[in-house]
Amino acid sequence: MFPQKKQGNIHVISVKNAIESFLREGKVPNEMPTAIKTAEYIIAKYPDITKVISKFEFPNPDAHSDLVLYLSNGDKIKVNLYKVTGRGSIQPKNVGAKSFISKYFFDANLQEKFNMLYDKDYDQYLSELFEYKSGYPIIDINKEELRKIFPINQFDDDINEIRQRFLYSLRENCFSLFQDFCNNYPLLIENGFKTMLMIDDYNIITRIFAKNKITVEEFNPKDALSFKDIKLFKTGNNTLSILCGSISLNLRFKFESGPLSSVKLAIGYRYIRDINKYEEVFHFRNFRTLKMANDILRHMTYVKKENKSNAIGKCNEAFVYLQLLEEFPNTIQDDPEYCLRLLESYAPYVSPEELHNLKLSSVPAVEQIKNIIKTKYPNFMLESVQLVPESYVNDKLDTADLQLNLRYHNTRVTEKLSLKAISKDKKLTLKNPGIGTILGENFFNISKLYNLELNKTVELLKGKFIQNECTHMESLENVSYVLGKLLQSATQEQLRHGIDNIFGKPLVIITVYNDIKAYTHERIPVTGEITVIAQSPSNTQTTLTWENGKYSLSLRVKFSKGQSHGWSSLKLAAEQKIQ
DNA sequence: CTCGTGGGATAGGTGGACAC
DNA sequence: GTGTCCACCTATCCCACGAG
Repeated sequence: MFPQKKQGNIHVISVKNAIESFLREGKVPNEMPTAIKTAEYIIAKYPDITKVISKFEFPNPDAHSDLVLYLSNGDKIKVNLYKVTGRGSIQPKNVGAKSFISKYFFDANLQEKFNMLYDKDYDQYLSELFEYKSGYPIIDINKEELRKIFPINQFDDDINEIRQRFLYSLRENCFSLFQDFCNNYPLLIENGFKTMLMIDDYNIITRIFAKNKITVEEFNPKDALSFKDIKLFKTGNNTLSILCGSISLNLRFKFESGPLSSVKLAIGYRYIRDINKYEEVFHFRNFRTLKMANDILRHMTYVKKENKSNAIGKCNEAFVYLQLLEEFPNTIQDDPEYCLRLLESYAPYVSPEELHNLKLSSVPAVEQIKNIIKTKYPNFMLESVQLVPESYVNDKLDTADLQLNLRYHNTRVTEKLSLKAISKDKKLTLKNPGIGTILGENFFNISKLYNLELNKTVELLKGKFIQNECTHMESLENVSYVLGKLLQSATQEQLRHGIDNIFGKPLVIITVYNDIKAYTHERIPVTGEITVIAQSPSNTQTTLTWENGKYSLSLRVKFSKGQSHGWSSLKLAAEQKIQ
């Protein structure tokens, strides 16, 4: 079997030879049947060829089209040749990740933006590889260094996970950049689209089937194009799709070969003869997801588990997602599998009646989502939805669970939502930061000295506790006292920063599943003077209030495990009353 | 009702040129 | 000499469908 590239090159030379001997000698040439059929096809279309040259007559063949036909009327026709087995689709181009935007979409600026994000993700990728191989973390390592220490040549299961995270993140970055790009420069999108699909060239696909059956066809998506409407959506883990008219261009991020090879994009396309049918495809897919979700729920058996709170959260995500599909049957699912996997893994740990309540509650939850979006963007269209896998998110403060990609007039916007489920109407836990991080840069960002003081207090108490010199409760109260004192000496800016980050970025939809109710909690920027009330409302809590007590947030110090475990690490419950 | 098969969708992989 | 980019094609999984 010939390696792929050689096979393509031989095809080009054979076709050229076949055309020449048809022209010169007027008889069937001594070439492969695929080349003869292809030559016949080309000559039938262009009977008056005077000369044909191939790309191998140039010093850099890859920069030229496979063949150039010279016609007797002086025209020059550029030809691209493809030979594939069976019905497979061709891959028109294959471009480098760090140059495709500037080269094909003519936006050097955007390329630079993308590359910055790329570099950040790539650093993360390399350090994850290093940690996997060595067992300990590293801050900064480049590819050469890593290659010297660990010449990693192949993907294995663990590296695949790291790779998927990386490629996923590239795709996400690309998607959000391209959303703005589509809004602002649709013409550039159009250009890139045309070059990538070679619509100004004469493209010939030769197919070879079983029993040496050969067909020849043209690839010319020109008629399918209409740039009046560009749709942007994601496919699977690492593909970005741009739909124009009835043809979609797929940009798939992938590695050249091994884990330390370069990253490129494989270009693909999908030709849709009937655009209405295309929507039906998504409609049908959504219908199937809903059906499969029901099947999963019907066939599973309840497994009692001590701590089901994680499972409840995941099931809530899945149900809200499914309810969205129910109400927006034409929307595009970026990943139809993820939601089903969530249900499969977590639904068994939730009791049947709680599951039932969660499901019923997804209706008011979606009602809330619709309301909040409607007030922001009247007449919106939900183009695609996505449940965000949490391990894939780089920004630890970005706790969005659900991403909605909307179309508002002719603008594409993304709204991120965080979904929370609680059994009864009560206090809501926003986050659970560790005691070691609460004063760090992710939250209040107070000086290292203060952080040290807090940690020292914790260490001291841990020692005392182990010596039986103080109780659980006393430890908590003590830490809370110190935390309160430290926060009281923080600046307003630091307090604001901390509260902002505890609230997080997105909108929160709170489902009170035992009451079949849902609330929207939109984050309002913190304004006015923030007051720190130490040891309130109890000795283990510190409360921050602002706007004369209209809003408040309390930080409760607690152990990460139960009392039966003795001393366990300390964390905070950042809690807020629901209004 | 089972089993093979064709097609769609996705993923994987290689050779060559060139810039640094 | 290595990384990057470009061109090109195969492999595999999944599923509907029809023959036996």
